[in-house]
Amino acid sequence: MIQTSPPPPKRPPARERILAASLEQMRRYGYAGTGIKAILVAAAAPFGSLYHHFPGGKEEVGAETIRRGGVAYRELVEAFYVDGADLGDATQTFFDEAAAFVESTAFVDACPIATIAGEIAATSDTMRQAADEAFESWLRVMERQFVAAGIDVGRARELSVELFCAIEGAFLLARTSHDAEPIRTVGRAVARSVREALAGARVPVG
Amino acid sequence: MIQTSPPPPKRPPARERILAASLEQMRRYGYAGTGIKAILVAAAAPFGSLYHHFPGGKEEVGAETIRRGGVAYRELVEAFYVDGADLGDATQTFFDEAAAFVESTAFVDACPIATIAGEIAATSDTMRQAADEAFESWLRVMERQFVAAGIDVGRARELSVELFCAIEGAFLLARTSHDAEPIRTVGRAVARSVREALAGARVPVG
DNA sequence: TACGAACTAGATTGATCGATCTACTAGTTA
DNA sequence: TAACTAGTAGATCGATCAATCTAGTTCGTA
Repeated sequence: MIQTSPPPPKRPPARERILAASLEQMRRYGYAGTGIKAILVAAAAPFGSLYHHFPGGKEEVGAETIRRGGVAYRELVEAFYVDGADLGDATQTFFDEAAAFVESTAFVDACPIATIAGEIAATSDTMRQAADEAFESWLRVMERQFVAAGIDVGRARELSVELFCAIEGAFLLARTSHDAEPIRTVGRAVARSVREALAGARVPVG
Repeated sequence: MIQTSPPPPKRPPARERILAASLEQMRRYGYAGTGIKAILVAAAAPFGSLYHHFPGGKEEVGAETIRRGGVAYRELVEAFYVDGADLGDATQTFFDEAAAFVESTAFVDACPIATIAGEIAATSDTMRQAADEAFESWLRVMERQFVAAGIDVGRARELSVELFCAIEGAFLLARTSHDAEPIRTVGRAVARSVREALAGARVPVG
């Protein structure tokens, strides 16, 4: 028997492993608090591979890490804000599950990229832009659903911004206070705002 | 003429200078991204002084830095939320002036301790607790004024949490997007919530 | 099969890191 | 004035840092 196709790889390629490890490290310890060596140890990858795949060095790894984390969270947001969903309930559920998640990680993990973003906002324009784009992509997901539900474009944007700011602020407070209640608190407030906006929209579709 | 009291010091003592420099450095570059040497250069202070005044080392400097930044911002919050102030207007003004401030620093500075707090939340319990206490002190300022205006204690707490989360989330978004509008957006939303809570409270005093 | 490109591997480099250390200065008190 | 304490000054230390480098392996193509 001749094996004509190679067996599936036992593990992801080094580049993927590096990014996954980088995200785990940087979300908790920040950009400057994460060393290249720690990433490589976690990724089981060599120094040469990192600089081969990311010739821009640590900053390039950081920017890709932000993009990767941003895409993952956008997909999470999309899982709550599905087409046709009750947006008030979706919002409530989103915050309640965020609270449960933060608790389940013993208040270590919350937003995958906020810690990095806050840290590099003043020092790396490459990474700042990656974070800006990631956040914007989340806002767009929510905004699109609000508009589809009949809320006017301006109000949809405002709601999305309010929701984003609420969750990010609550993550910070939950992580420092070791209490997930602030996330639930702002979740109720935002869900109420969403429901009010929907009621004011008077959706003409059934 | 005998001078019986010493002349006022030309500059603050080293300990003060170190903390002031530390706050400036850490608020922008984060804890791990700020080196001891950079603090000392900015403070015009020697290595020996730092470890003399802060035998716990960098972590102790970080914790004191958080406390110092926390007190300064609490005083700023108190300047807006004065006794007897119209709390809806105070809230609106607070956010609008926060937006103007962030703009005036070219989106470099926002909250003095959020960047540090997010970074060390998972790695230093000493500093996490300092941040927790700082944030709690801000919440208390707002909560006290809401209660004094007749809002029930539970709702006052919620409002304070909503306000805190809104401003912190908006700071993050403003710094990454280089746009202060999100601060104004959430300011309008929170001011509206405050006004609604006040209207619902039906303050019996004139 | 040979060659080139892509990728892996990990040692090495000069710089920076936080902390320790020795020595000195200044201020206070008996 | 001498002794002590508080504080300043900055060199030094071992460890870690990001990046470079050399060498080897793997893969794809002609």
